Amino acid sequence: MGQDAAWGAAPAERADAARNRLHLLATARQMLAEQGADRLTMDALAERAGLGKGTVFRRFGTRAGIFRALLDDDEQVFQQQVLSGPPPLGPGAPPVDRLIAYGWARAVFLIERRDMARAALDGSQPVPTGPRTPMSHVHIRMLLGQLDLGGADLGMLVVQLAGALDGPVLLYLSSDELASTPEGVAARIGQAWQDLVERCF
Amino acid sequence: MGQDAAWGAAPAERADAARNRLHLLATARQMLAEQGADRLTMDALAERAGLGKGTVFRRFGTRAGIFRALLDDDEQVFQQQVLSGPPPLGPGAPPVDRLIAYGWARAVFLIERRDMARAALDGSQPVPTGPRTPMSHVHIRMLLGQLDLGGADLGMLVVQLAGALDGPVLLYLSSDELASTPEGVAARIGQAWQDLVERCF
DNA sequence: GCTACAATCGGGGTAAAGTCCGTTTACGGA
DNA sequence: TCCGTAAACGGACTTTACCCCGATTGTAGC
Repeated sequence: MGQDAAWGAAPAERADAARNRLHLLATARQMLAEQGADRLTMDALAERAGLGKGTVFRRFGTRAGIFRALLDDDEQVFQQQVLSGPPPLGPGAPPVDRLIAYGWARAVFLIERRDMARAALDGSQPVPTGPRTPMSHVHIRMLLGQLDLGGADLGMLVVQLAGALDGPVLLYLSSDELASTPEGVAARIGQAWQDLVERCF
Repeated sequence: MGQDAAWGAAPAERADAARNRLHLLATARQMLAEQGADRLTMDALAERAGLGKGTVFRRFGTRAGIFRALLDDDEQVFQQQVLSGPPPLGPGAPPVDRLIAYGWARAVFLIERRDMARAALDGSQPVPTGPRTPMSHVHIRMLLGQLDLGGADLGMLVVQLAGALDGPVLLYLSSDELASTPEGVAARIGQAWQDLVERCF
């Protein structure tokens, strides 16, 4: 077997493509920090990275795709802490405690990256919507799997709980609310999540 | 007091403006049904409605704004059924039963309008984000208010539960999943919601 | 009915997203 | 090391959302 994970896996990214992808992500992150999400245009990104616009679009498909890639990147680091950090977030604590800790951590994570996360939304679906299950879902499902839920629809429950965690930041809370007291909002989300979970499980 | 609801209310919409707004909404709804959300462009809408492009933008501010207006419109009808229909959805049943019934109804409502609802999303915030609280939140809050929740953060709990209901359709489920078995998905969301609520309250 | 004002209308203009295709380049095999 | 191929590159091109401002029109007050 080669490095490909499974049959039908991606046919191995070419070296220059990988280099450019990394370079574009780094440039995008820099521009995001300097100027904010709404000022980040594809043309500007391409120019600042010293690459063609076509390259940017082939890599990320969509403007939202760039922010999604950035977010995925951060989520991977986050997931490391979740999987290998100390309890109760990491392994070793009872599932319910881990679920609660996960909610607190995710709230902080998302609020810190609220601009990125919102810019990653994309009402259209044609190509950009990846069939990849978010890591967040995988983790919640894993924890719920260790609980006794009767005959509940685990798959849908996972998605609903993820919605309870992400919905406030992604959909409902205004940017003003999020910006004026980020830590306060994160704490409220975490606490409300804890109340909800303790009440349910 | 005049027709204005409160101090600082909108200075009364001019008659022609109102007529055009209604006409644009009707035209948009028609185009949405005929060609789908992604083929609905502002130019086409303006032309088909026999109005100028500028008019369309002044009315709705944004492309997403049109879909938001359409959705608001439908939600108002829906809310009527919720407020004055027969129990358990309407008044007369215990709060928990009404909450469960509301989840089922909302799932059906949202799935039937999934394209509209997704197109109404808009990652940007500057102008389009209205400070108006969605009717959905108002209603959930009303029902939760009748329950004993200890010292829980009612406001955030409402938003989280709304996220649990809307998140699947708006954020996570792929368009393919939604399109292939809409009724099935609605039923799963409704059932999972019921399980969650029964477990919590 | 008439007038002054303010809001609406209209459509041309700008900028940014996304597409296309001819050119260039990495990389596996001989 | 060289070659053939498939993938990546680049930037001109098209489409579309959104802005602007002079022309037009509804409405309150007389």
